Amino acid sequence: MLTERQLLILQVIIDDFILTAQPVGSRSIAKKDAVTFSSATIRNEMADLEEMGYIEKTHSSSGRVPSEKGYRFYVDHLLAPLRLSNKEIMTIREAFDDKMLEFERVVQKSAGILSDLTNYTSIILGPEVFETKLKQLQIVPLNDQSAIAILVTNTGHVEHRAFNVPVEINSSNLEKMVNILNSRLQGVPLVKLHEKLHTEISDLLKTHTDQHEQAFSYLQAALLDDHSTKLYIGGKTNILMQPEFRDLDKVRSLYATIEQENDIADLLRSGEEGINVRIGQENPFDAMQNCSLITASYKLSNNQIGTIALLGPTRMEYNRMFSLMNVLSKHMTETFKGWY
Amino acid sequence: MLTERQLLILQVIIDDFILTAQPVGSRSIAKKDAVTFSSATIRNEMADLEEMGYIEKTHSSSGRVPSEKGYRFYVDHLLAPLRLSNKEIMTIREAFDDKMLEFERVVQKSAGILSDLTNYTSIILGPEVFETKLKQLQIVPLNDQSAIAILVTNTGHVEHRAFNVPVEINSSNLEKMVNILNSRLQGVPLVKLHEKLHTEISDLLKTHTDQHEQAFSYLQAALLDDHSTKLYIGGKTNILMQPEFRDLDKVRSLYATIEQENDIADLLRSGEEGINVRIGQENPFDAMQNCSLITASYKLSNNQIGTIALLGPTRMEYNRMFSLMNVLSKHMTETFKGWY
DNA sequence: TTTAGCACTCACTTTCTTCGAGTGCTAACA
DNA sequence: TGTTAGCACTCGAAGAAAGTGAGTGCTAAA
Repeated sequence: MLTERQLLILQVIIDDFILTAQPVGSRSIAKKDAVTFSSATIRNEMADLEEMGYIEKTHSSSGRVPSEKGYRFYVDHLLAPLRLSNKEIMTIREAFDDKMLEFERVVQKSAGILSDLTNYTSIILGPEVFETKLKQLQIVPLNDQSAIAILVTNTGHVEHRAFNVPVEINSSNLEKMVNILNSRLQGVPLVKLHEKLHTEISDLLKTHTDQHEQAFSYLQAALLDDHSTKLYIGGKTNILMQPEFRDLDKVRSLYATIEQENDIADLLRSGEEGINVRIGQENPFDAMQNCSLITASYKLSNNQIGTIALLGPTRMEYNRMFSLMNVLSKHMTETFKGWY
Repeated sequence: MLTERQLLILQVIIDDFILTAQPVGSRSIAKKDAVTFSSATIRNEMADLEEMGYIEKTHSSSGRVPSEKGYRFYVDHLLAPLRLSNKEIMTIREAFDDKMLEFERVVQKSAGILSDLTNYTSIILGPEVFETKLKQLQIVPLNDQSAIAILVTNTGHVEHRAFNVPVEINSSNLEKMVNILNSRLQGVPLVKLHEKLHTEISDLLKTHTDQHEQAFSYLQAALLDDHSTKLYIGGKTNILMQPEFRDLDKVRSLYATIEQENDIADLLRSGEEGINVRIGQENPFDAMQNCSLITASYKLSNNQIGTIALLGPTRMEYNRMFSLMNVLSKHMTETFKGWY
């Protein structure tokens, strides 16, 4: 168990290191007002803290640097919740002031705010799709050969896809088809669209339209694209600002990792409700060994859960980040409340 | 005027430097098969070429490096059109094989290909919007309070915007409105929508629907967003691969420049039809002083013109780039042919 | 238990050296 | 007259040597 004094010293070391990115020496700790004992005492305590694994030296005569265990302890026990500055609060409030009614917009904007306020990289994961249901299908003919299929979901999400209309299909046939599809598919979850199309609708279409084969396959191609959950990333280039990423190779491999959207999405999904932190090695990817990932969940009205995340070096301003993400996720949840 | 031999030497220097990014010395030039004279002769010729401003030294005893004037001359007079490799040709062809029918898709994909094949950053500018006309409006009610307005243009572009439906407006009113709007606005250029709404439609709506004011302002907000031309950027992180961007500050300022989308769009627009190159100082932005920007135009069926561009260091593989962009812009033009 | 004092360590910086690729110039050669 | 061999010279890059200072651990005294 750590003594009061050790806690204090650990706190000072981590706070200082987060601020300066420089190893912290005993003398500079002794200078703090809150610290009443001498540098020699601090050295002794630091030796103990190091033995317990909370801090490390970069070389034998260097100051101390928090270890991952140290950060973990800091996050779990030492975090003093920080009051956000007025400016920060205002920025967020203003952003949510102009009533946004589309999920994408809200999320885009949130990602932007988050990365701007933090100088880290923000990643936002939309909610799972399986609850999303088809609201309406529309087909807008552009000309003789092509038309646009538009799909609207109950969440207000719009997808569209242009497709070729084979000459054999006339517009009345097309209209019929859309009517049938709408009457039968409204309310069907997107993920089940494919199945449903195959089992039920196929027959129905056959009886009502000529050239069902063609029409069917074209529509299918147009509508069954991928409805996979999207990742919204903001401030990708903020990574370059961090001194721990002076090394271009590291930047490159981190970028490569981030570009594996599916893996990242899985990672974000794997957090529990509320705020989570993954520090260094706790992250599954090699390129993220020097990074921390903070995730927070937000809720949609149907109790589905999405995730916002911040990616930065392990030396992160955890307390400010916690407050920010808390406020932001609350704003998001609030915004989405009663939407569908 | 340059002699044959000087041309050869200049060519070798630039080709070599483009390949290796290292200053080129007289000995390494003398080793080339095409070069039959000694390094001393080459040194004399190089002194002349330097005097004329085509090449430079990085320091008093270094090999030579092409100057911007050198690159300009190279691009204007020495460029041997390169046959693309089969792999490159196949990559492009395959990408365009699966019939894409949406502008965005084609452009996205093109930007992706271009940056992947080149390791530079690709930027694609859509065509001007003033020819784009409204094809159809649709309103899909989501629930009592909100609905989605969908706007389809003759180019197959789809925009949508959710908006609040005030309780006073019932769905039959909404429907009426949409009908009126559609009948009067079809074929109207997007840029004139605003004006038209004000002058003609406003009155019409008044006579046909109650609560016209409300409805009107809501729809307006929903539909008249910004239809500005979008920029599609691919391979932004490729910049990090180039040895001339080892310096993070340069990268940062270049990124900052690229993020000024309007400026970049203007820059792309300013090129003439066909392929253009801007080398170093020929670019208007400070951060692009060490960069070259190659632009090429593609055509839409209505003879509107869009631009694809490649951003890289002045030490660019110009000949390969020219061939690639030629092929790509042709593919794009071909794809768009007869679309609307 | 705390602290002053001191020897020691080691990254960083600066200075100096060495090395070699490359130059320009000169003189001889075809 | 144009070309080339030869040679002294330049200068960056890489490495070695020396100095600096922030930091440590240990010891002994308060």
